[in-house]
Amino acid sequence: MCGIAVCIDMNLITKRVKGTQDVLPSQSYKWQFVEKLLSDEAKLCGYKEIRTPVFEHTELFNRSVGETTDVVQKEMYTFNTKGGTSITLRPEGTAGAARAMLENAVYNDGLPIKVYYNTSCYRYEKPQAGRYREFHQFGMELYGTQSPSADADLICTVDSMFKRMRITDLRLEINSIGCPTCRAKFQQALKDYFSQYKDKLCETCLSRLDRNPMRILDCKSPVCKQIAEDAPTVLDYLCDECSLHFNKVRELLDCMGVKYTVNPKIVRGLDYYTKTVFEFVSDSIGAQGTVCGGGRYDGLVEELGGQAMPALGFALGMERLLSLMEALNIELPEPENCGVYFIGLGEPGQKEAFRLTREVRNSGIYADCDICSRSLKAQMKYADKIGARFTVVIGDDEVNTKKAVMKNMQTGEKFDICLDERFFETFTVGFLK
RNA sequence: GUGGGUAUAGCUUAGUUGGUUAAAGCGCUGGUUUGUGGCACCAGAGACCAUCGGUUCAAGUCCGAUUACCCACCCCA
Repeated sequence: MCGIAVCIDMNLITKRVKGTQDVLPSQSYKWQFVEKLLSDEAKLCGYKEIRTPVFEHTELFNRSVGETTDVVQKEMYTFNTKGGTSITLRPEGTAGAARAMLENAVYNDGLPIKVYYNTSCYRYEKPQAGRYREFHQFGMELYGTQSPSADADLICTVDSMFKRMRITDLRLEINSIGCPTCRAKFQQALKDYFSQYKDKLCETCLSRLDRNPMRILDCKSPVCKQIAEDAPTVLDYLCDECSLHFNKVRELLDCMGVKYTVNPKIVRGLDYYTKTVFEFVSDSIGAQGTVCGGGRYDGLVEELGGQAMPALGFALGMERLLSLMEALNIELPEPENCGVYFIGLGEPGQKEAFRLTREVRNSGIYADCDICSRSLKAQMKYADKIGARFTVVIGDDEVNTKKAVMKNMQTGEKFDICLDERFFETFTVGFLK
């Protein structure tokens, strides 16, 4: 032990940071399966992957997510570089994608722009079920179309992703929060309404009254809930254009057979949302039940300094999705087991097992051999444990005669194989049987 | 930031009204006559009982604090 180690709290070395998770070897296949399913579906819809840095200039998030939001005010991992610039680990995926699109003038490739991403995000929150400080979002972004068919198409895409995963437990809730013009009117109406009950509202709602009155609609306190019953509804304040847009979205969803409920209480916590907003919500994974959330953000690109460009998108919480699949007992295809395990005995046998393993691997089959110098018995045991379909024992005899026996581990059947140039021929006969 | 719950081996847990050397299952490693796995049997490794302090002749057990984890509020995916 070196002297320094004594002074260090070993928990700092052997414990993961609060709010982070390890995806262990026995679990990673689930992530891979879901990631592939999502990106495959995105590709089918014409989306291409975009990868942006984990960190960005802090100003980007301040501007896009919104200075007054909780995310910006208290949840960002912000720090100064040695050069003195303020950097922030991305708290969500939309801002980075929008920035990259603008910076690289991707719109010159033609509109609409369709991108998807699958990235880690960081928020300094108190962890609980479905909420981590490092979490993963799969998201899709669509730029350059104001048509309601884009909204419907996007929602429909998410819907079909969940259907592909055989998830039935989610309900789709949609709403429109209008454009800045009609939303301002609505917010004023809310303020006027709730101001009458200033003495009854809970403390948090009182603070929300100025900051974000729409949040009061969502409060769980019974008193606030009661008051909110008769509060003005967004949908009554939508301007003609927003109203028409929302109706068209609904019409298209109906037409596609996508089931949803209109929930006028859905509010997004990020400033950039306009018009259509939606959530896919579950009751099976605890209090943080929103597995996927998204909507339209027509003002975002302009807000970031680009030419006005309508946009929309969604983000899907990977941890929540996986935990939902777990809760619903949805079985995912497990990784392929070892095809053949070569048991090497003695120096020449080990060498030959080593060579054959490589050869089989080169042909695209999962093969393995001993790298621990274990006994025959231990190697057999190990082969069984990793679910090897076949084993081949290779010792001095096999090396000398260039012949070996391949055993089917399930049936116990045995086949003769040659280790010379006829290896593949003889190996394949048994292997495919 | 505010609450509630939990803390014994890698995992799941037992541990009596405080009383010898803290127990089991699973898992892990090895063995059961020389070159064929699973099953069974045997053996081994593995726990400063989260940490610090207090009460007591005596604390895994009672009390307090701290820390970590889990859950909820808040907020969001």
